[in-house]
Amino acid sequence: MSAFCRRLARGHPRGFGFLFHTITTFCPQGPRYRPACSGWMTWTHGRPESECAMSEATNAGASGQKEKNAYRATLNLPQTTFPMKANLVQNEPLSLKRWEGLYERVRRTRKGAEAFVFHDGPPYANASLHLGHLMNKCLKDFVVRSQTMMGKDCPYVPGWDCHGLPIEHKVMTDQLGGEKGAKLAALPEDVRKMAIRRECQKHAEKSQKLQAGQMQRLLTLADYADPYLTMQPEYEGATLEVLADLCGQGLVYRALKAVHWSPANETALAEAELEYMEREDISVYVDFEAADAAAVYAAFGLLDEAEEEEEEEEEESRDGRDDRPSGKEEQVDLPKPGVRPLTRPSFMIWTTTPWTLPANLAVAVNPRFMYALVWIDGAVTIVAEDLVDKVVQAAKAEQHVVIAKTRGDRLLGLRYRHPFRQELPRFRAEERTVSADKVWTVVGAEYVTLEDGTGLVHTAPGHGAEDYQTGLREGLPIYCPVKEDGTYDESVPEWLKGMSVWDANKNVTQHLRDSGHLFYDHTFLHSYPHDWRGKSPVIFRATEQWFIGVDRPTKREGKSLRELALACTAEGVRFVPEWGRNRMRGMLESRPDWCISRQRAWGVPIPAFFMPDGTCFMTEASVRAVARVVREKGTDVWFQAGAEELLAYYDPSNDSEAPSGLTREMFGTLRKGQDILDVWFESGSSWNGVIRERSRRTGENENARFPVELYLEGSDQHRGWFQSSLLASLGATGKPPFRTILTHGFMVDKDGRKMSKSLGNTLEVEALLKDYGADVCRWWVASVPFEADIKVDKSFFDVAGESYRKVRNTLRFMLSNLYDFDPVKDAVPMRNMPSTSLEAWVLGAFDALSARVRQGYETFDFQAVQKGIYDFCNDTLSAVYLAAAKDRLYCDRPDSLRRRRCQTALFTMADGLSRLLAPILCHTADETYRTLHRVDGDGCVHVEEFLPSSGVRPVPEFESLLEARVAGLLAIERAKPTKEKPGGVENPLDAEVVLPDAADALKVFDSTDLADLLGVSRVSFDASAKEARVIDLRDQPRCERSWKRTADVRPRADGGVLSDRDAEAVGVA
RNA sequence: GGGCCUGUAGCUCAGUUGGUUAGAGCGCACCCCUGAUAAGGGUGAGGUCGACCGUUCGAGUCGGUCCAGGCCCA
Repeated sequence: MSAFCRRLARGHPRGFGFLFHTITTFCPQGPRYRPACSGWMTWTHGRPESECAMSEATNAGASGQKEKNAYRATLNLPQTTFPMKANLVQNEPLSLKRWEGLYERVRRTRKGAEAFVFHDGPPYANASLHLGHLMNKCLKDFVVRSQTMMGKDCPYVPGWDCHGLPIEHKVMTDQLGGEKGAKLAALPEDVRKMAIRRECQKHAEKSQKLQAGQMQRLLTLADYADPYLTMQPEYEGATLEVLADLCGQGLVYRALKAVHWSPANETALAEAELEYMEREDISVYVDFEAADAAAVYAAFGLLDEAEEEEEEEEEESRDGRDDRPSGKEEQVDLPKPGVRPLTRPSFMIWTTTPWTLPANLAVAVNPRFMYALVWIDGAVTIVAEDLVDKVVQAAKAEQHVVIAKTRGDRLLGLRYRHPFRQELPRFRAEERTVSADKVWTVVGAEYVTLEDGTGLVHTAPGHGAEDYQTGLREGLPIYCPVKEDGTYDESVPEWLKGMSVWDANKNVTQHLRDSGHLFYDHTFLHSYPHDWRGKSPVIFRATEQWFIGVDRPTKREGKSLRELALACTAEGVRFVPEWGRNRMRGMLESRPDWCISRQRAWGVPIPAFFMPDGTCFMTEASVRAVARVVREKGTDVWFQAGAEELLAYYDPSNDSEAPSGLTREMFGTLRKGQDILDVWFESGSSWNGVIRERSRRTGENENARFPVELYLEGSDQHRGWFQSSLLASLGATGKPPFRTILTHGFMVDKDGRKMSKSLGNTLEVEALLKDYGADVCRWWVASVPFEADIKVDKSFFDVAGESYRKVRNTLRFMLSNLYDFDPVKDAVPMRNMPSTSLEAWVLGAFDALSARVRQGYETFDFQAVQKGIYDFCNDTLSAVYLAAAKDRLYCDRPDSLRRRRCQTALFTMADGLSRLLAPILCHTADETYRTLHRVDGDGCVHVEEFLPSSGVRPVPEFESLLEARVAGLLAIERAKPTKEKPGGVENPLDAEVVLPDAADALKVFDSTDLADLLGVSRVSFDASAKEARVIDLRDQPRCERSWKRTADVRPRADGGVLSDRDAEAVGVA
């Protein structure tokens, strides 16, 4: 069939009617193909083509072909039940059915073998699989299956991350919105949370089942009968035990952190729970007077008063040259540039939240920017140089003069006076006063930009995300004078106490105006975050959270998590690709303490308790005690039981860390904490909740399989799961949980852009499976360089499908020539393969391929595996060996040694290939294996191992032979007829090729083998020739059976014209 | 803005420690076969290696800057 027809046929996998019509109408090769085309309509899979009545008729009916087919019945033509068309979409589910219990069966077969423990990172149990999952799950399956094929015992438990905000968010939106939500809000806290948790659990279960089904449809092998879910009671218990270990190491502490806070609902909110809406606010430009005017002027390089006088004299002499604002009448004395004014300078800040000014503790500048000391309508203030005009215009100031300039770093450390607080507030202990000296000074911050404001940023660490970071860095208190309901506490000036922050905006502004600190104000509309539920505006507010300190020394090693993590990622842990090491270490170096508190319902509670006096405790022993209850009842118990029940296994008298005076009798007076654990802590504890847990379950030492060999996830997990797992494990055990980290890149579209629903460039995994089948999808995954970004497009799956078909057809051809081969009776021992035979060559090539493929699997280089196997099938087999083998397979006497040798090679390679392919093309490999071994029962390639080497060693002269083949093929091509040179040899079987062989290297080979490699009738040598040449044999008799024009072709007793070999094969003299 | 990564034929990718005219497959063009046939085989065209500087006798490969894209942060 022409390439044109092929293209049409493959472009329309489900369009037979269309295809038939198209080909009969447009096929450029015309009517010759029509009968065959109509034959397709009654095509039955698995039926050997030679039995197809329609094609027989076609051949017999064609003129001049009668004699050709006279001996057809005497040939050993291929036969197989292995269909050319895979029908993966229909047939893969049948394989799945056959493979029921396969995971357990494989584990039983490998019992006692060396283990390869690979740990699954849990995908989030939400929605159906996307392309990232496809990649990730296929790669993981390649690992599991290839390690298994290499004889290892590879336990692999699939997992799901079930808790967390996205599910809770979805449930709150879909199920618990509207009236239900309103009712919910009225319920007592624990009851409300339980109602939410039930819905979340249902959603997680549903999603997990959906995804598990899709993963199995992807033909992945795992313990799907017994997966791990982070919401299982024993997993939750194991998570809390890790927390207990960290408490025991002294790494867990409580501190303030600025978070989004909804005063209306008195709750913290995550980014996903914010909705940005228009809101009118007051924008204020405020002057903060410098505490030390001289220091400020010095920073601008302005001389002190003593020097100033001298300076002034000089000034007068060059008075006329001064730059002054033109076109204005000089009613006031304008200051002179370079001259130190007499007034006290200010730092001008800008804010749209005047209510945060009472909590102001610093002013941030960018050390790299230039700042101007500017006189504006009588006042002297400091503003970023590039923003002077903007500020002046905004305030509609009449006159201004830039007196001097300096770089931001010169301003650092300068002090200022708070506009309405004379004394420092009394900071509470938890506000972490590190150094009150820094309060009300100028600090540096890179995030300060020149987009809005003045280039000097009002900083209130208790009321802003960046402010908070600055506060931590500078050692400022995280001061938050705003209570849960959004009103000020007692620490603020009298006139603000108890006032709502929303009212404070106006009041603070007025107060500033009255005291002369307000440079300018105006109301404006802006996009402002609101609580997604109540649509009420939110604020930033420092609240108490639990942290894991990355710089606190562990009790065990006396080293911090950061030190331990940097040490083990420097050496010990293997990174594939290697740059992952660098990336992860960079992140470890700069990461802040780990905030593990979340103010949500759907998760594992942080088992902290409050004493009647409001102090809070959580010790190793108390957490472990709660973990024990959680193992029995799940974390729901936290919301359903009281402290007595939760602490049933806790004895404060045996706990040196217990708060003083706490006794069991007091448990009834304890209040439960409200926070839940960050989900990253849960998944980061999976090495305990799964690996060690399952060892404990079977009575093994809990560290029998810990640390595990491999973690394999997308490169985003360098900050995510890899890191959370590493920190949790180092804290709890002092050891990293993995020996190797393997990462893959992200899926991007064919132009390299990220995939997103909004861009509309996503592909549905479900649809790909339906259109191409899992084996083609897996074949594609194996073909990509996964360490970088991976381009995906539907058309790539068409290409993968094409190359899949090539491999399939190659396998099919081998199988179809083994219909009369019984390996037990007919196989030729490998030691009997002559080292100059084509079989020795191909078996040697196959051994080399096997070695390369095994190495590819060992180093997770699946691309090399896929490419190696494909090239072997396409080139070594299809184009070279199989093309050459056809003559002996079809025409030799069925039980001739040469044919059996060839079949032995085919059998060995088909068997070997089915195993090498098994980790990737699991359906097709098993289909091949079962056909080859004529399996009726439960024989399955997936319980087998890779084959050992055949050990056959071809002679080194094969190198020359293959070079000669290339030269010969070129000569044949050149000998073909052209417009300029008609009469050339069209059909290679009408040719003899004369090969130059000065070195006599080719003499060791049988010339028939050479002829078969070139597809010609004869090959001869000419030691003196420089180039290969072709001799036209069309005047020589042609064997009616093999169509070869060899020298021994002559009339035979039966009236036919045959070569010796063919005569012998049909038994005539 | 910062850290890490990517950029080689129309497409998907190889390219080892810097060293001859930069390779493969697909696709494309042309040809052969019709006994792998919804197959199979052969030949060929096609690249200023993202751009620009630099190091070197010599750079796809090493260094720098820039452009485009990705992940993670800010």
